[in-house]
Amino acid sequence: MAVELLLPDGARREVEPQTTAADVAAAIGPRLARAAVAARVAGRVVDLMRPLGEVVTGGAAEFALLTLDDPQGLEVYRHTTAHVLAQAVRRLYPGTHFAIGPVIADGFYYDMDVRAADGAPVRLSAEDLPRIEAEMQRVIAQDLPLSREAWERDAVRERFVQDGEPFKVEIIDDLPAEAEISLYRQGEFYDLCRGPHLPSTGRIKAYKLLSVAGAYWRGDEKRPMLQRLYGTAFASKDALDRFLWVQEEAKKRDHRRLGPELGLFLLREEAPGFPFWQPRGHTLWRVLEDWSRSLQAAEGYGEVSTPVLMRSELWERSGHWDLFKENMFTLERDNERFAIKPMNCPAHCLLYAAETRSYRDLPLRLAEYGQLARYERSGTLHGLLRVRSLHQDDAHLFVTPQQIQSEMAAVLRLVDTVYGALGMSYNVRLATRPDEFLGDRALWDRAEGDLVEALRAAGKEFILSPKDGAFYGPKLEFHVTDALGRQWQCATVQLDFNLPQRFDLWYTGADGERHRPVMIHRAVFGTMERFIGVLLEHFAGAFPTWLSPVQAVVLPLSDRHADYARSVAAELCQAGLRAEVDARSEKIGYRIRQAQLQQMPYMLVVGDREAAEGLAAVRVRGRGDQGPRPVSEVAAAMRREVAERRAEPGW
RNA sequence: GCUGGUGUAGCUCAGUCGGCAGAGCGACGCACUCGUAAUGCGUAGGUCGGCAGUUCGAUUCUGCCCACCAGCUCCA
Repeated sequence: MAVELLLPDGARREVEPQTTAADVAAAIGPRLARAAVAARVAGRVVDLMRPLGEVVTGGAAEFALLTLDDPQGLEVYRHTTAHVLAQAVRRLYPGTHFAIGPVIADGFYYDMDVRAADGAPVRLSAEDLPRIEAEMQRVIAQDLPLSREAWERDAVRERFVQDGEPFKVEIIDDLPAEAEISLYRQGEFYDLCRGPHLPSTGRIKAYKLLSVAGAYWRGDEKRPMLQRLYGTAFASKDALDRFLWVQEEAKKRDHRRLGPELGLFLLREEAPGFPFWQPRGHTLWRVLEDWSRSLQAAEGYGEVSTPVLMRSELWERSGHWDLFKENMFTLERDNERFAIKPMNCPAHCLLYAAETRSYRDLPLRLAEYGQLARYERSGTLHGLLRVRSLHQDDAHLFVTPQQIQSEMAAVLRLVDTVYGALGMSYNVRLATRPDEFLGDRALWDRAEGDLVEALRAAGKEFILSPKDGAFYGPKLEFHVTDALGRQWQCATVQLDFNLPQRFDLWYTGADGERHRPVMIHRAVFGTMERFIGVLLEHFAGAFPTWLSPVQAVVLPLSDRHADYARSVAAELCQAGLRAEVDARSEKIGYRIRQAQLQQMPYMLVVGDREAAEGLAAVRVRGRGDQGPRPVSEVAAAMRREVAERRAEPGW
């Protein structure tokens, strides 16, 4: 029976069942045949070399050839590169057992128990990677064709038992009964794999092994430690070089290095996970916090402050003691147990419950910027991005069920305002009910449904992140993309029907009856710590003027200009700007260099000419000398720039 | 927390095959008083991450602990 294909241009094509996607590509044109790496048939990505009759079961199937410009095409390409890696390792270390080799965001990895021919374990290090790459190059030069083989479960299991591949056997045993099991073969090497793959190894043009690290089999620390080889592959050498450049650039931008260099914060052994903020860092912090305050005041939020230390009964009532205790710092005094707050929500529930609430009082929006402490396992701490001391730009909105949609919409607008001003895009994930959760499933289903509805209403796409919700409610996670294209989870919005129940919160409705309010937990920056860390890397330390801890540094040419320099700085400060004077007895070139390295947006050089006429010679970060200007004009221009939150300094 | 690695001045890093601890940058002082990315000279600064052990003697060898780095897991 012939197979009917629906091509992307709307054309229909009938082919024999044994026809492959490669045949179709060749029939369309030689260029497409060379560029194609796989095909998408009826929504499923399949090998070019697979007979289409095997995958099209009835009716016409949508058919598209995938090239490396298609993300799914690139995945196939990288997946085959992972097999080439495995083949190379097998040649060099014949006793190696393989686990899994999946494609990840920027490449792939392969987990393996590396052993020599005699079975002796081999520890790989970065120095071994070039040798493995060289062997990969040989595999690619051999241009080995790949072939797919369908196997019966028992037969393939027996094959891997005989090969002495314990991980593969375990994978087979865990496959669902109805799973199609396939093997891919290239030259002397074969691997259990769902595919699809490139038609031959010679198609791989640009690849690189990036690192080797330990990883537990199945992520379980009680199971064997394997070695994970990370690598990546791109369509061209240029694309690979661009990727490697981003890696290098990321190292240069590391906030753990930039922060102390720019005098923003300190990380000390004395307080792991608790950063020390220096004046400049704290200035940046305050600018962000004040911005948040003004945005939230306009939205009708009220700011509160609640205790850092509260009795364990509160945490038992909120459910934290059962489900979050591992993450709390606790202490005992006078035979009483206390915990430092890891979240503000229970305290805000107490504030809500302190007064009788009417539907007319809602929404009640309580904001708090106080310090939280969470115990994070030592190995997970990472600069400002993963800390134990955290300050959320937190708020809890107590709303009636009818207000959920409008309040969610307002929160989503607030998120857009903030990230829009910073020029950062984001994508949204809906994190659903985890295995350990509070309350009943019906409430969870409702909350998850309401979140989806809010996203739809706001016209936002989202991806599902199953079982990643907070224990009290599902959440929206906003992953913002920085200047290097990396993603960070910052903002979060959670919908909670549980805590209002646990704290027996209610309001009097228009009907005179008691009703349960709904809580919306939300943070726009996420935490100040992480947000500042992300901003540091995003801007590489060169903050826009409005965020810059020091916006202008005034540089007197010599000692006799110091007083004038101080008066210039004072004028800027009067105008509400942050200005300093660097009157050290160093040459002007030296101080300009220092100011530039400190990423000062403006440098104002003053000498005899300027002092005589109330001028300052303006130098803009990264743009050099802009010539002399009246100080009042400089101040006015800077004020405008700050008020508009412009991305770049300069006129 | 687990696996592996690292820990010497504020920072980046030399060094000691077990015998008085070094550089550059930075800081501070003095001189220079300067026109747009590094002026010169000088000074201070270290229980060689912590605690034990071995030794005549430990920064160096051994053990335990702590912190950091990479990864796993977890997460704002």
